[in-house]
Amino acid sequence: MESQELRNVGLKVTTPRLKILSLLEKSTEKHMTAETIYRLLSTGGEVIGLATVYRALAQFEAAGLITRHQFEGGQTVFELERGPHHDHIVCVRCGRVEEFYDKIIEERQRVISEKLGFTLSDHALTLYGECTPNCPKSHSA
Amino acid sequence: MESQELRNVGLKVTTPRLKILSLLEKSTEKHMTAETIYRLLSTGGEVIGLATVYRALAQFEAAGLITRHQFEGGQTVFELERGPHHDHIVCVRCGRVEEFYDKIIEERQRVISEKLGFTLSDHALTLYGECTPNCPKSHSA
DNA sequence: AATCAAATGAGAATGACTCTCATCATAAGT
DNA sequence: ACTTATGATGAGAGTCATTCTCATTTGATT
Repeated sequence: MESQELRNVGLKVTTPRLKILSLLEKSTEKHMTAETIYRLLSTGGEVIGLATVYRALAQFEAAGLITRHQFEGGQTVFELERGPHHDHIVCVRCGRVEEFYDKIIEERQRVISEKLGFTLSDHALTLYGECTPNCPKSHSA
Repeated sequence: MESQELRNVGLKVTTPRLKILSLLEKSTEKHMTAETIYRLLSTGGEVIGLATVYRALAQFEAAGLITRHQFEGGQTVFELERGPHHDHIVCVRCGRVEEFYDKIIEERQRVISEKLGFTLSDHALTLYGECTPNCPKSHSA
């Protein structure tokens, strides 16, 4: 039950929050914009405000339930925090997103921030490229 | 003379473009938002439109004269392309930006994208943290 | 069931950026 | 240098994502 997840992080259990959380859990698409979530729920017959979606996502992020990614080109997507940390590679043509994790890079980041006197709290690494030579040009998340 | 730089990249030499370019070259602050550039020039008595600043920056970026960085929190900054490539570490409290370059990370990125079948065209790596335990809370670029 | 703080939806407001368009300046040709 | 046409400019309107405001509703606690 998603209710427990909400209680665990100190958030009141409400209908909109449950709807959003369960959509994120069920959806095949791992990375969704606030708009997309709003649209999917609305199309599904739910009555929900866009502001509520943004509010809930911000809270989920603060609680560590989801992660926010700001890719170039202005698209901001949210992703359920399931497994361990990972970074992304985004196709600049079709928008496809793949994930990867590299121990060596993670390690280097720690070393670098330490050397510069920073207390590392977060990082954003995104690679951009073309996924295949004949990649389908458009894509909607 | 900055005029030559503009001609080299096929851009017409105009007053606003020269002003922006020379501000970027003279300023001690390496990373500036479009707003900041606009404000600095306006305060300096120049008559320039904000739209012109955005247009020029986009053209400079396309021409490879400057680089655009989208840091978290929505701030987009521009930086003159001087030396070789580097990444950034940003203080989440005061906004201070330091630069670094790590051969190993760069290398790993190539390997990873190759393994995933992508043709790497760009990447964005930004670390976030606190620069010192007693960091001055605010900062304006 | 009663209470009250917190959450919600709707729409207004904001902020960053882009577009439109009438005017103006630069580079090319004379 | 002078003219011209092409491209650039400034001002303000427009757009898009996100946040705020506020009257109303809901959920947790009693």
